[in-house]
Amino acid sequence: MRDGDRLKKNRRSASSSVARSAWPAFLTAHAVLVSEVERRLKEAELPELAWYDVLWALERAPKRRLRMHELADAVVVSRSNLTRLADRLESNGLVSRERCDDDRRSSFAVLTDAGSEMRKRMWPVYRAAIEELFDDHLSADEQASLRAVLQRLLEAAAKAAAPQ
Amino acid sequence: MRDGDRLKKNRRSASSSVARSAWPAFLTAHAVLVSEVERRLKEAELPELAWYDVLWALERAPKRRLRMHELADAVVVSRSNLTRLADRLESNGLVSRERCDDDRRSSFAVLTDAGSEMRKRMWPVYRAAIEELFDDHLSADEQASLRAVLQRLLEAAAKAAAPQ
DNA sequence: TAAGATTGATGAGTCAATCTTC
DNA sequence: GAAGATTGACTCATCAATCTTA
Repeated sequence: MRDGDRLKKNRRSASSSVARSAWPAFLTAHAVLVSEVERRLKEAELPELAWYDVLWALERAPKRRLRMHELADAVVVSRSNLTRLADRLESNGLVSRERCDDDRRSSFAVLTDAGSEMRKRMWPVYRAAIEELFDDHLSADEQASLRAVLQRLLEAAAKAAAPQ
Repeated sequence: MRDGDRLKKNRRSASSSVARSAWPAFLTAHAVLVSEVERRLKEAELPELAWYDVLWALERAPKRRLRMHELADAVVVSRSNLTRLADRLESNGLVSRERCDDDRRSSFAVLTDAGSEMRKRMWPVYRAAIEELFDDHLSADEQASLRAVLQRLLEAAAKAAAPQ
């Protein structure tokens, strides 16, 4: 059997003081959904999700470029990891680097046309997966309240992580 | 909740955009929350979250043991990755392996006393993080409906991933 | 001295191939 | 042949140290 066949079950069943917490379900749902999305991208011979994130962040940015640390924040990835990720994207021609004139310590990651094309090729597959695995099972109300809840958690975490 | 929210009911994100989808927030929230949990475990000089998952799965299991493939399903990890993970746990004395008599292809991962101790040391730190980052920001109702939603997604994904 | 980014070394994850047992 | 688990080779992630510019 290949390792691709996996992540299909949920055996979590909380049993103590977090018995009513949605946290275990949150972790499991994320793992299962993301791995299924990744499976579909791979099946379509497309790059992984992290690449999409970077390409999309650059696409939205002014002049299709971001400083490396801005990009790292945008895609929620560590600095050194992003350097390596950008290396791979660059060697595949999807991103290029440019010097930053006002602050020469910094460098820009710039989306290339090929990068933009790749994102457009990935999107239908990614969108279909999101719809089929996520959106189709939630009402508009549920989407809205889920977003609100997640947003709240995100803001709280930002405070908790950087108190000073 | 505002009254306007009640008017837009039952609208599945029918044809179009994922503009209202909670999916991006779902990905970001997971990344931020998990990395903060990992940061706290590391700060307390404790093993990473994946270790906790394995130790806890074994703790709950009959005779504190599971076959490798059962364990892989329980913690939502690929087979070969679990072999490596179990290797590390074993070399740290937290888990041991035993032959399985009824099916000698299979092997058990068994929780050691040291493993049980380690889980007990991790739990207060982990629990505090879950509470502070997650539970404290959700009402009981929100926890319940969040769990229900995530559970639904999980079941749908199981079907989508294994259609036959 | 600190911020921005990168690198080298090392640890962890993944895929395909393998071994054993059913 | 197929299931259960592991291994080898490779890719990717992470940490501390480094280089450059502010």
